[in-house]
Amino acid sequence: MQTIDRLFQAAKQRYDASQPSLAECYEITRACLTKLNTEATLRRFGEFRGAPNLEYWVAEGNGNLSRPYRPEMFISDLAEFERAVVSFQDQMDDDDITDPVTFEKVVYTVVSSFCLCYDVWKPKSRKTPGTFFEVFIGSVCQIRYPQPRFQMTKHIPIVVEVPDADAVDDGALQGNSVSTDLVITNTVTQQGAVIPLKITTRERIVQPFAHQRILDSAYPGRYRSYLTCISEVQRDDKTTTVKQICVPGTVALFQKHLSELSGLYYCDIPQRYARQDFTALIRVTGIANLFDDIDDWLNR
DNA sequence: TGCCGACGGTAGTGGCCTTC
DNA sequence: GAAGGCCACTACCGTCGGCA
Repeated sequence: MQTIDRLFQAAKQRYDASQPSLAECYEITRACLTKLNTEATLRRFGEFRGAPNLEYWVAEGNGNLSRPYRPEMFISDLAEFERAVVSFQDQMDDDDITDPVTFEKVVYTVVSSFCLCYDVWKPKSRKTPGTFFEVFIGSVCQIRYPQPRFQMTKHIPIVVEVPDADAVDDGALQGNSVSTDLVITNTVTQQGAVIPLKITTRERIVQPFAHQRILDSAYPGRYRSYLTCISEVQRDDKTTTVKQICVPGTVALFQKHLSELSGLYYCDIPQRYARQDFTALIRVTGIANLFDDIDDWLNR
């Protein structure tokens, strides 16, 4: 894991310095796949009982079991991964996602292979996989939304009028900020796309809605949120099945009464969120559609 | 000025409880 | 039994203050 850790730190450093680190992310994935293929067992775990049933696999090694993953979306073969990356890059370069299946497979594989390695060999490191997801998608966005027309940040300053201006030294304004994962701002129109990036939302689903509510209040009509996740699954070791942890009722309430998100974007879309009664309230689609939707909003 | 530890906020996950 | 929600736990990360 030392090599993977070192590569990850280098990728994060580049990303924090506003430099895309896609090549570094691919390199990390190659290292992860090699380690998983040689030092772990990739095997069937169980099914999610839905309509249809979905098969999930896990990585087993070092006395640990990884989170469940969808084998048909995960490219474990290195040569196949290299071919998929070429297709992914071509679609990125052309600004045209013509093969969404391969596009989403690459995203799923890059993020999941890193997650599986951490689950097996560094299970106590909870936050790192989420940070890697952010670095990868952030790097994609840095290429797709280049400066100076677009600006990428992680915070949106909220400037509030202070009722008693005399109580403040400069006598004017006091600031705070909304801390998000990724914000892309069109520097001409000042419109912004907020992209909360989560491997899974669980009970933190309220966060993007709360952020959008604050932004609607502070800057009406200026920001839209695009919640982007990998999946919503949890192992059930007792029954060796996989559960999709969904909260459709809560999301519906938030969407109706708290604030409106522009969409939920998944690699592995939870079946409950794909149902017509739910998608009538909020757009739920694959990650491949994320960029076109943001393009429409940012007038790219 | 730079190092280092404390601290708080945030993120991810398993397990358990309640409700239907 | 499934869905939905809460809790506990661990770790990362940025900030701040103390200290040399």
